[in-house]
Amino acid sequence: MSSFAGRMKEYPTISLDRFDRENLHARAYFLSHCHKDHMKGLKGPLLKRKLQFSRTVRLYCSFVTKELLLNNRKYAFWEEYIVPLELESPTQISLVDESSGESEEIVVTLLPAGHCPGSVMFLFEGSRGNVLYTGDFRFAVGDASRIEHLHSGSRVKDIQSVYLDSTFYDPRFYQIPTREVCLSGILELVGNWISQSSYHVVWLNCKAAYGYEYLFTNLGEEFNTQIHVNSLSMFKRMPEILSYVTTDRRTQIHACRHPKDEEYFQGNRLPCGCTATDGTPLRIISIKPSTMWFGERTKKTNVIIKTGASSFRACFSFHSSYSEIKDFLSYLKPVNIYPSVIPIGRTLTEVSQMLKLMCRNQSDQAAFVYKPLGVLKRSRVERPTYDSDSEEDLFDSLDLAPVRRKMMIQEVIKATRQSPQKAASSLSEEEPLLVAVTDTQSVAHNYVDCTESNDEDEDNEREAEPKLDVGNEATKEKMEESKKSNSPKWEDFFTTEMLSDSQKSQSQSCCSTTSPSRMTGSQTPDLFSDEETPNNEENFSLTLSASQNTDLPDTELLQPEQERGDERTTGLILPSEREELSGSQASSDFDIPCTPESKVPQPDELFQLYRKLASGEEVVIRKGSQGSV
DNA sequence: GCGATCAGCT
DNA sequence: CACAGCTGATCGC
Repeated sequence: MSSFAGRMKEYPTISLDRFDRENLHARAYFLSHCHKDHMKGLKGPLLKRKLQFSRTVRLYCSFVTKELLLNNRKYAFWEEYIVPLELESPTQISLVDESSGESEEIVVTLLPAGHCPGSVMFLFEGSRGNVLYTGDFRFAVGDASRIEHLHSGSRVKDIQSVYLDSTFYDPRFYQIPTREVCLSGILELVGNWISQSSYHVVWLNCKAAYGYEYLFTNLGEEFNTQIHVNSLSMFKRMPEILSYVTTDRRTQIHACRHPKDEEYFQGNRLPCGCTATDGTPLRIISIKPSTMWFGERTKKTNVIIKTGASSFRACFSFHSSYSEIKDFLSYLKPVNIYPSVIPIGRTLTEVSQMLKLMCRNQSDQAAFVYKPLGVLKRSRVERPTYDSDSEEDLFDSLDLAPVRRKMMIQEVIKATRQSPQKAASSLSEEEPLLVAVTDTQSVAHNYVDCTESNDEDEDNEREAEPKLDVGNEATKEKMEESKKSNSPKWEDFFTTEMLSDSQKSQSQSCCSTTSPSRMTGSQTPDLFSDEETPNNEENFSLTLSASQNTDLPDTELLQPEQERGDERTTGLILPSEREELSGSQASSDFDIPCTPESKVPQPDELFQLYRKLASGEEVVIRKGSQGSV
């Protein structure tokens, strides 16, 4: 849970994710995502009154966060004070002191955070330096290198401070299986169950919070069905989610909730009370998404655990693991890192001390480390700028000349100052929305509503409109509506890492035309490639790359390579142990250089090399050997 | 009656 | 396997 007080040292006139106490006096508000622990004070009457007397104070967030926030009537009064911002579009904001008229300019960029729909990080660039507020986030290893706005040309931007989601910044949480691995396990479990008969149903025991939607979309896609949920209203303008959820109970996958749902399940009932028409009892299993973590040297990473006769836990995390956070920080090398969460059993002092090891001044002092097997392959072009000769090339590598960059920002500012609604509508016109109707009829006939419907709580966070419990027809209608209305862009919902491969390709094709693939309902998505089982060469590459740092950090081109903080504290990890790491932490982002006369290193050679490095011996570079600089 | 806070629960 | 949020009790205004 976030314990961030709401303000950053560098820019104390803005408040983020906290809206009470001193934050009442902020000149601008920022909401990273729509979870309650980041919304403290947001519905307060004091804040409401302040807004009524202010001409300049606004709340900035993503389009999706705005949509989710306004879906809850307690926050409806924000409507006229919210300014939704596009992802990855630098926007200049004037921070005005309304009593003195004094003003400060700041440029903010929203970066997708992979935590829940609409979740973003905020990158602030202004007179006090570049500051990154991460909100809550789940990044895989290597993700930071793929975010263009964290770069300036081929270099990583100079980040003064990171305000960090440190939920799992603790070696206990060394690794958490990746989204893909977790999803794969869940798909297998669900598939094995619901394929047995149409009476076999699954209840996804999800908590009352946003963040499971990508699970629903992937399950819906894989099994060509929709997931039963309590309400659709929050997704009414998000067709990419809407098409995979339904209020029609006649489906084999449920994520519905009820105050006594656990009790219901013990009595072999779904939270919605759905049963089979012919009286045949349903065969229900429950799957509870929970965070599972594994130690540094744990090989086994079972993502599904059976907890009862028909109960399972499935690995699922909204937050980055320790090693993912370390990868993120060692890439950015900020001057300061401030935790916004203290992991259970830790103190602020402990966490701050651990984070100091990841700060720039610490890593500058790190010892020399050899790089015998080449460098990380980055999706960003990572070569010195003097390699680029054409301007087009410069643009491709995002090495924007300052003037052009400024022009881009100006354009965005202009666009943003126009009505946000207009911005949204132009979006949905330019990019035809992806809409498809999945077929649940094949399983539908077996089910009938045998119980009265659940009473919906007046103040239920996720309801805001009359019930629409009429199944596919209603869904189709809503989807048609959403095509016409100003829907947020699909990119706002998920980062691409959260989408299945087929969704990725659709998202590309939908830029020019509506993809027909899901219309047919016949496509079998190729969800998982072999990426999770790297071959031996990749293992070697991973093994050694793990002890080197990222390539070419700014201003450090001629500095010695750095040693990773974890190895400084835990001792050097030998290749044989590294190989024990799960593929979940591996990546296909490694490249073995094509050096003439080179050969693939053998494990025993590597072992010897590491022993030498560990004992501080000099490593002699010989022709054909693996030692190199 | 409303809001803040905490314990307990999942 | 520890996140996010609900319910209910208590207290103060």
